[in-house]
Amino acid sequence: MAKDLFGICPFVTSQKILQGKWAILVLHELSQGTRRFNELERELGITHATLSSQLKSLEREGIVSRTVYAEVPPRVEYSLTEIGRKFESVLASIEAWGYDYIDFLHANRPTAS
Amino acid sequence: MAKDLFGICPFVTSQKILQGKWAILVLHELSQGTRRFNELERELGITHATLSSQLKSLEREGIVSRTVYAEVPPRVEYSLTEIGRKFESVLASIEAWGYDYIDFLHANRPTAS
DNA sequence: CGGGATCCCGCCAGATACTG
DNA sequence: CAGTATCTGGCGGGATCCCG
Repeated sequence: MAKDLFGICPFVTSQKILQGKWAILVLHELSQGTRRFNELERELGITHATLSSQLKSLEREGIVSRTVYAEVPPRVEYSLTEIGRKFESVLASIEAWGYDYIDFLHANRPTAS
Repeated sequence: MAKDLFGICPFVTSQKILQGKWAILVLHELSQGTRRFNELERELGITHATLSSQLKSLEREGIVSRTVYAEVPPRVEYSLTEIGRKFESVLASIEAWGYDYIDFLHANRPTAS
C-alpha cells in the first residue's frame, strides 16, 4: 500500500497526497459523509474518469474506503478511513484560512467598489 | 493581484494556491523565518527556475513578500506577509497529520518487520 | 450505475544557457 | 547572487467510447 509514500518529512508526504487538482475537494466532500460515485461526480463537477483515478489513488493510500453493494443497479459508496477522518482537522484549517484569504483579496482589490 | 482567485469556496481557492509541487514546502520553509533565494534553493532541492516562478506566484497572490537590498552582491529576502503568516496554522495541521499518516503507513506495511 | 481504456492537450517543472 | 528565457519531457486531467 503506497510504499512510495514512506517518507520522512510530513510535508513532503502530505504534499504527494494533496498534489492533485481534486484531492482536497474529494476529501472535503467525504468528510461530510459517505458518498456514492455519482454523487461525487455531480457535486464536484469532475469527470468520471478523473474521479475514478483520484478515488483509486486515495483508496490505495489508505485514506478512503470503498464499499460495493451487490445490488442491481450496482451501488458503491466511498467514505473516509480512520486516518482519513483524522485529515478533517487539516480541512478545517484550510477552510478557515481560505475564508481569511478571500476576505484579504477583497480588502486589497484594485478597484474598490 | 490574483483577480482570478476571487472565489467563493475556500477549498477551491486554497487548492489553487497549493496545487503546485512546491508551494507547501516553500511556505513551510518561510514559516521558519526569512530566507534568501539561494537558501531556499539549497534547502528544498528545487531548481532556481522553478523556485523563481513559484515565488513570483506566491508574491502575486499576496502571500509572500520580496525585499531587495541594494548591495553587491545583491541580496533578496523572502518572508511571509500577514495573510501568509495566518497560513501557518494550516501548515501545523498538515505536519501533524503527516506524522500520523507516516505512522499509519508503517503500522500497515505489508511485510511487518 | 460504476469504472476501465484510450486519445489528446496543456501545463508544471527540470535542464540549460544567458544577464545584471 | 538572483534572477529571466527557452526548450522539452512527463503527467495530470478532460473527452470519448466501451464494458459488466
